[in-house]
Amino acid sequence: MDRHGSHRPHGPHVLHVDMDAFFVAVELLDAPELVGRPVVVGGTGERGVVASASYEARAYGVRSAMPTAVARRLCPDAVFIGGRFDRYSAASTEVHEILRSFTPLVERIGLDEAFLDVAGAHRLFGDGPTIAHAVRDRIAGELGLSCSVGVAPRKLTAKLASEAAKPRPSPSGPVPGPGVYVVDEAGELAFLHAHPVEALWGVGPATLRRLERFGVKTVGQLAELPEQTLVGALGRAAGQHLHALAWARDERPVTPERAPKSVGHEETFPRDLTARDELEREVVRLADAVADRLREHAVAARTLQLKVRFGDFRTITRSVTLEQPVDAGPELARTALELLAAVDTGAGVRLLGVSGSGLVDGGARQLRFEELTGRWAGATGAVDEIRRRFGRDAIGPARLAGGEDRLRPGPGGGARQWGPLAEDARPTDPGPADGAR
DNA sequence: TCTGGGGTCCTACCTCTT
DNA sequence: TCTGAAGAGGTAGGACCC
Repeated sequence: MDRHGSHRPHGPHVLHVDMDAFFVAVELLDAPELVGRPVVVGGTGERGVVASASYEARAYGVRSAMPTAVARRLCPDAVFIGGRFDRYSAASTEVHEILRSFTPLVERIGLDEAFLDVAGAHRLFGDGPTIAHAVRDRIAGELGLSCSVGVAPRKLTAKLASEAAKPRPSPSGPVPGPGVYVVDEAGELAFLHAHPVEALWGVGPATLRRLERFGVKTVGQLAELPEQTLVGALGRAAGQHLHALAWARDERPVTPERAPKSVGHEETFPRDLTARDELEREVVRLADAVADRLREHAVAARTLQLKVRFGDFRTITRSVTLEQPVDAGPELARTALELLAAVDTGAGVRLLGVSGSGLVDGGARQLRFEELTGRWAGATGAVDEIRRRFGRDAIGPARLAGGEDRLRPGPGGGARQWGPLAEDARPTDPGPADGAR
């Protein structure tokens, strides 16, 4: 029996598998001549940001989420690649299959990370550290990709441990990390308390600023603060949550499958849009893409949200909850256009987003009058079938036909890249925009 | 430096109902 | 009939994650 009053297998049994510079690593599989060079994957337009950087590029200070323009300044010799979501997604699935061969308890976090609970796999594959090494070996041997694995008694520390296992950038080239880093129950608090407080899940720039007012810089210092002080500073949920994490109280289980709670698409434009018809066309396109994805998941949305980011980065959202959940493009578009109509867009719009939440099972959705009378009856099904056979861009709302955006790679389309295309790189004819490759 | 796109979760405020 | 409290649900915004 451990200090939480529950029976756990002997030794740490939660693994955090984190792929090393994943998107770049996948690109290097297809372009081995770039190995050893600074490579950056991300939006290549003027408003793009970095999604992944090779360790050679990181040595110049390039980091993910950094504006591409800054990355170019820091490392002008780097190779910039627009990114291929579908390719990374396929590679991620291959990684996932290997992980699932060790245990069904695999929780995916994005494309390049996963938690594994191997408590039940000890008899077949050995203890946590043994499985961690086996996972690394198989991913490297079968896929040619490298990952770092943290092994610890719970998710919180397993994630920090995988960070400690990672390679480090240096001016003379990447310095290999241990690859596998193990934290056992006895050493867990000391390991945790030595970390900077922003290493905790849930501490971003805003929370960090508040904590610094209390002179808190490390998790150990955070743990010394009374819980009530934290609740006063951060609110009840965040305060209690962080206090628990600082004492390694993290009982979140590894959860293999979670149903999506919202589905959305948003897009930053290469230049701010002011023309009303342009904005309306973009909203229709985004709504159509969201509808597509809702039907893919066999769900319908009760609440629709429109997001508008203006040229000065001020961001507003407008939402409406409908009596009946929707999953058809025309209905989503109509509702989103109504929300847009109430927004003053005179200042210029940098980004538009459409999302649906309050998701209900699509089969449980009540048929609307229009569907019963045949207006959309069969239409969405036919659209889905055409797109399944000929691709997403094979058919779209009539409103989009004839415009400059006709048949441009849409959200969720195979050629999606990070961030807006450069203004002069916007495709005017069918075919994928393949970034900087 | 100037900020993508996919999400989740939380908080504050408002309205409506009991 | 009026009023306040409490709870539920909707709306908007913010913080955070990969």
